[in-house]
Amino acid sequence: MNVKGAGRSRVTMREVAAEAGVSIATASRALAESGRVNPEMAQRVLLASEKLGYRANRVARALRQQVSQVVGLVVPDLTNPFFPKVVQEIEGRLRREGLGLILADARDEVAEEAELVRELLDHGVDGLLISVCDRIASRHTVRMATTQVPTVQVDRLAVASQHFVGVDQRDAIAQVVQHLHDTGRSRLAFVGSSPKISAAAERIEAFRELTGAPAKLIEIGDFSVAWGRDAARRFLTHRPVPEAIVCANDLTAVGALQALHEAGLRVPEDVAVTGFDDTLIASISSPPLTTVRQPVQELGRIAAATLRATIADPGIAVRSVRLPAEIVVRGSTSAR
Amino acid sequence: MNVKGAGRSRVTMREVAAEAGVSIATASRALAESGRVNPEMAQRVLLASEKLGYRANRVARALRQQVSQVVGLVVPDLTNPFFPKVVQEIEGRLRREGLGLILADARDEVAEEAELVRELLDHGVDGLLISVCDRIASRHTVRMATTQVPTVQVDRLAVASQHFVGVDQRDAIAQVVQHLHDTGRSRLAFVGSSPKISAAAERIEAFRELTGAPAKLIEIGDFSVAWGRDAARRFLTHRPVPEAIVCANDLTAVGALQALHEAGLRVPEDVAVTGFDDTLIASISSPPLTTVRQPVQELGRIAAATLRATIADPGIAVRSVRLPAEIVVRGSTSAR
DNA sequence: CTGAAAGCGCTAACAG
DNA sequence: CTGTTAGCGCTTTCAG
Repeated sequence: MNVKGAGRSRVTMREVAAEAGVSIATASRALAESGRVNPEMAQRVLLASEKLGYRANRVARALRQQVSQVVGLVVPDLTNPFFPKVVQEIEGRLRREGLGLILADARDEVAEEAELVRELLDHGVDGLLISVCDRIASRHTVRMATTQVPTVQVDRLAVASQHFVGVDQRDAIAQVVQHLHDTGRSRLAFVGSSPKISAAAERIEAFRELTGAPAKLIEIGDFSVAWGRDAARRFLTHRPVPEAIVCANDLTAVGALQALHEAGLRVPEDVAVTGFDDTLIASISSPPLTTVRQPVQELGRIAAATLRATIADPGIAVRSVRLPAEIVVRGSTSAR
Repeated sequence: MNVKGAGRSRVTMREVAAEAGVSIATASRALAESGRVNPEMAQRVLLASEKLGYRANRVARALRQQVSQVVGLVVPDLTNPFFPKVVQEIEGRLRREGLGLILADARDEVAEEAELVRELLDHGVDGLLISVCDRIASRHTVRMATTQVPTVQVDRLAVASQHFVGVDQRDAIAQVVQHLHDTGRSRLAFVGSSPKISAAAERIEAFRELTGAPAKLIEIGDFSVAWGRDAARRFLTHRPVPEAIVCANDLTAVGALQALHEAGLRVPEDVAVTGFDDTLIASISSPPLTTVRQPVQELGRIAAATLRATIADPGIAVRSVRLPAEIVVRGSTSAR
């Protein structure tokens, strides 16, 4: 039916005004529901607008009002299963409040992260949510962002003096350690991940402080299954073998399960294992993993709310929120 | 250090021009590297621009040029592990070519999907990538989109007459069936998922045609572990028990493994199982799953390229691409 | 309450 | 090659 394929140009305010027989200004005011307009005329404009299928051009509005109604979200790696849930929550929340979201994935590269933030600023975002790659190296980027637009750090902290919404990692590890003690395990080992990431570093630090474990029982690597397997194998060379292996995420925990299985040790009878994140994998592995469920929805909700509040009033006091996580007990620590 | 917190207003072209001692137009031309400008002046402008830290306001540029350099991407559900990879690939590709990406998650709701598309159009996106919720119910939305901006359907098809980049599901299922035949299994059952999704429907249809399996051996539900378990249990009530259970994704396959385990049947000796998607879960389950690896990177790459091509020339012939998937053989079909 | 007009920052047409 | 000017579509003074 279309004469020339795609793209008949969109209906403009001018056309709506003409259709309604009023000036552009009046049409604009009517659609903005700003009050100061004769109800009858407002009605005419509304009808005309619907008849023509008018939709405001947000680019023009953004230029005029210096407000784009779009915010940026920078994540370190979307394929890390923790982030899609957070992103989904944030995206939904913001959209319900009329804010669009430009997503940027930094691929764990600090340099790329910095460039992404610059580009988002060029696009005129009204605010920025960022989960940084590196607690140290990303500081500069966060500072740059905060001088330009309201910015909220999510899950990972780089600059302590700016808005942050994350999880109480220390408390989470404390719950795990407590649970293991309660079930009679006292010699604990820890498989830690990338200390460049604040959340991971906090877990390591918390474990060290809470258990006073010796260096031999704390291995630090990355977030992969392979690393969990390697680290666990190393623990198994020590005597006595630890009674439980606490892991910084579910993947490393699965790796630990594999290593224990190979070595002919039973879980949880001989050695208990715990994960972190409560991904699908935790419920599927055998035995299913005791793990920590982070309050992903809350995280997204509060991050979005904090950003909105800061956009509304850039002068508000800096918020630093630590949400409680929750241990989920499954077969890897307690017999069925 | 900042006087008033955030937001000193950005450097504008006017200021760069003043600093360089040229007109705004010349400054603009110099920065656009459009040639027609005295090299010496161009140099002056460049210096001034760097000195002031000028960055073009893309909102203004978008309004003027009627081109936003931003495209929209609508996904049905970001927590489906298939999509983050595709999104990441698309985002990276587009960004390298200077295009930003607004992400929208439809939460599997057709109504929301339609609204998202409208909003993306309001934001002046230059093009749209969409993976639809429903092969039938989403048609209207895709048609609406295509009349306004270049649009490419990704992975899931709704309107056959428009651009589409997906996977050859039939060939994928054929590979699985062939592999099972080659390993001596002939009585096959299928755990299918949501026929509202074109990709899932194609898998079901392919299985039916390729095997001529009776209705009893084809169960259709959703994508969950629970559904895989239920469906497999049902198959186990039939005699003879199927020699292999082909599943529409890895999660349902894990459910099938659980059901078989419960029933005391060995995998792969008594019954073979296959998954689909090659998610992490497939390599972790025990036994690890034979599954199908979809060409996620290719998918993202070609989708992005197709969109770019259509934006550059809206008149190009409609592309409908089917990429080949690849079977990954693991322990669930072949003894170690 | 309504309309005319300015202008957000940029680029492109048009003179010079 | 350079500068002046118009204008993208919208909102918001400023007059009336």
